[in-house]
Amino acid sequence: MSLSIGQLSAETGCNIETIRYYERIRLMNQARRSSGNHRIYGEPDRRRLVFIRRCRELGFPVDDIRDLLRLVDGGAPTCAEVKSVTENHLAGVRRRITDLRKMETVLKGLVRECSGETIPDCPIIDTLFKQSSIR
Amino acid sequence: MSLSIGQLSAETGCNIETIRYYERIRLMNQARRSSGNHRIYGEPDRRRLVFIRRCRELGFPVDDIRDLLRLVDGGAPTCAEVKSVTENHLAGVRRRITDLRKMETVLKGLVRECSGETIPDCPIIDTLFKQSSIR
DNA sequence: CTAATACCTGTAGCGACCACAGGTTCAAGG
DNA sequence: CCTTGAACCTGTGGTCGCTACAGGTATTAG
Repeated sequence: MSLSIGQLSAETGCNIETIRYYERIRLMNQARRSSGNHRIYGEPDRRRLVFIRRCRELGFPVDDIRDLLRLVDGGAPTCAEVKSVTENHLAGVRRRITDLRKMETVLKGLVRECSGETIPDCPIIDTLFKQSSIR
Repeated sequence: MSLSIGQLSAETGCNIETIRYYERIRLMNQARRSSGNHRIYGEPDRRRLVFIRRCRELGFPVDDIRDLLRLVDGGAPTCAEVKSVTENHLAGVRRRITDLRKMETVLKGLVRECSGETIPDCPIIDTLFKQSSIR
């Protein structure tokens, strides 16, 4: 039972151009081809693509996914490595949340100080002209 | 009292290449030039660059900054518009925080389920093979 | 006057795609 | 069997906000 790239796209929700892109950067294996050079996919390809999309949804960068796939492909004693990749990524996600929360706090403050009326000195603009201090 | 690009960079903490980039994309005005074609900056340029960097620290995209600068340059009745740009950006930041928190929750779950020992079926990998559901 | 440093322009790369253009193949209907 | 239109192919260029060269010119300190 085989799939065209369009069918694979429909089943996984992954853009066709993106599937070809994944092949180019070697996340997906080189697809089998029909006599007329169209890509043909099987169930293992579908599973692999779902895996990749799921990782991307969780924000794993492509290099991490490559590592994870290598471990998956390799088979055996990999659980600790998988966990470590995941933990590192989690730490990164937490850093980004922290950064964004700092931004949120400052922006909230700016909006609160500003009446929105047309007054000569806008407190938002005034504050933005003052040199940093976020970190 | 004028500054070379290197001095401006040192004073603002903004990379030299980035300053030239801002000029290219018209965030910064075309700089005055010395006889030997070196850029010369004045105090208004310094203030403008500080403003830009501050906005970037707060995550404003360049197009927003362009809007804000236009309002600043324009002068008068702009406070409501400034507030609206800021509020829109704040909403975007909050969306990103929400997304990242969802990721964090799932990743935390993955890490918790995995002992890190070398067992045949890694729970992280197993879960990643299952089709999404984040949204 | 020389040497070191600072500056100049222009181009290419990053990550993770998306969107063409211009050509080929496939599948269904007549 | 033939036509038509959809689906596919490759290759390239754009996105965003920088950063990093390469290869050349200007300035400045000694």
